[in-house]
Amino acid sequence: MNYSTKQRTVVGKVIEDAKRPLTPSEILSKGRKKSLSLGMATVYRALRFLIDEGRAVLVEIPGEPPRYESSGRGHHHHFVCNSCRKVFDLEGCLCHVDALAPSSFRVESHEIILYGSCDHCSGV
Amino acid sequence: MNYSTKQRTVVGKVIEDAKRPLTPSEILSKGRKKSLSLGMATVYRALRFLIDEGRAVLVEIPGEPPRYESSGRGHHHHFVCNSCRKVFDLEGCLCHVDALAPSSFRVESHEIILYGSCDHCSGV
DNA sequence: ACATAATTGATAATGCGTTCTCATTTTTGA
DNA sequence: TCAAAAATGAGAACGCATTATCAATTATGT
Repeated sequence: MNYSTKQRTVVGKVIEDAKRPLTPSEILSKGRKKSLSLGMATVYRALRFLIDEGRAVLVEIPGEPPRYESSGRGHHHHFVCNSCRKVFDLEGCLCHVDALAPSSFRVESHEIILYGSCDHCSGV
Repeated sequence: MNYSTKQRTVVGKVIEDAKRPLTPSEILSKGRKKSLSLGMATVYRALRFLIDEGRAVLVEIPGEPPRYESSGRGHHHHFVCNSCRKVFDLEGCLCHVDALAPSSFRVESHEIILYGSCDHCSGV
C-alpha cells in the first residue's frame, strides 16, 4: 500500500520548488515539463497523499480556485496580484488581529490577504 | 427599463435587515418567508441589480459559497464560525496590515478573516 | 523473475452553483 | 384602460472543478 511512483515524486517536487501556491492545473503543466504524460486525476490523487502526509497544505483565496503549497513554511499570509492573478507568500504576521473579534467569540485562527499589483505587474 | 417589483424589494429588505452576509439560498428562504413564491433565478437577478446600484456587496470567504450583504457598513472584516458556518461582521480594522507586503508590491486592499466559534456555539 | 496489489491516465460521470429559456404575469407610461 | 416592455419562476441547460471507472502499467516483497 502506498507505492512510491515517479508521478507522485514529480508532484511533490513541483510543490516544494514553487515559491508560491499553485493551482492543480498549474501543477499539472509544471509536472508535465519535469517529465512524462502526467494526468489530472493523478495530480489530484498525489495532492491528497501529500496533504495526508502533511507535506502540502491547501491555500484558499476568495473567488480563486484552490491552490496548494509546501507545508513547513511556517505561519504566513498571502498577496493576490489583481493583474496577473498570481498568489505570493508574505513574510511575517500581525497576529494581534485576533483582537478584532468580540470577547464572546473564540478565535482559533486567522487569514490575512492583501490585494494589489505584484512587483512585476506594478513595475511596468 | 428597471421596473420596481415586489420581489426585488423583498430581496433588498432581506439583505438590509440581515446582520451578517447571506448566501443566495439563505436569501431565497428568507425571502419566501417574507412572502410569495420567490424563485432562485429572481434572487440572482435581484442581486445583480442591487450590486450594480451599489446597494449590496459580494463577500467571499475561502471555501465558502459567495455571500451578499448590505453596502454602507463601512470598512470591516469577517468572522467565520467553524461550528455553524455562519459569517459575522467585525467592527474596526487594523489597516497597517498593508505593511506586510514588500515595498515593490503595490497594495490596493486587504481582507482579514477570523475563524473560530461564535458566541452561540462557544457558549455551549 | 513472479505474483500480487497499487497506480496511472484517458475519459466518462458527478455535483453544484449559476445562467438561460420561454410562456405567463406585472409594471409602466400614455 | 391599453399596449409595450420588463420581470417572474419553473425547469432545463451550462460551466467547471473534482471524482469515479477500468484496462493497462508499474512497484513491491519474496
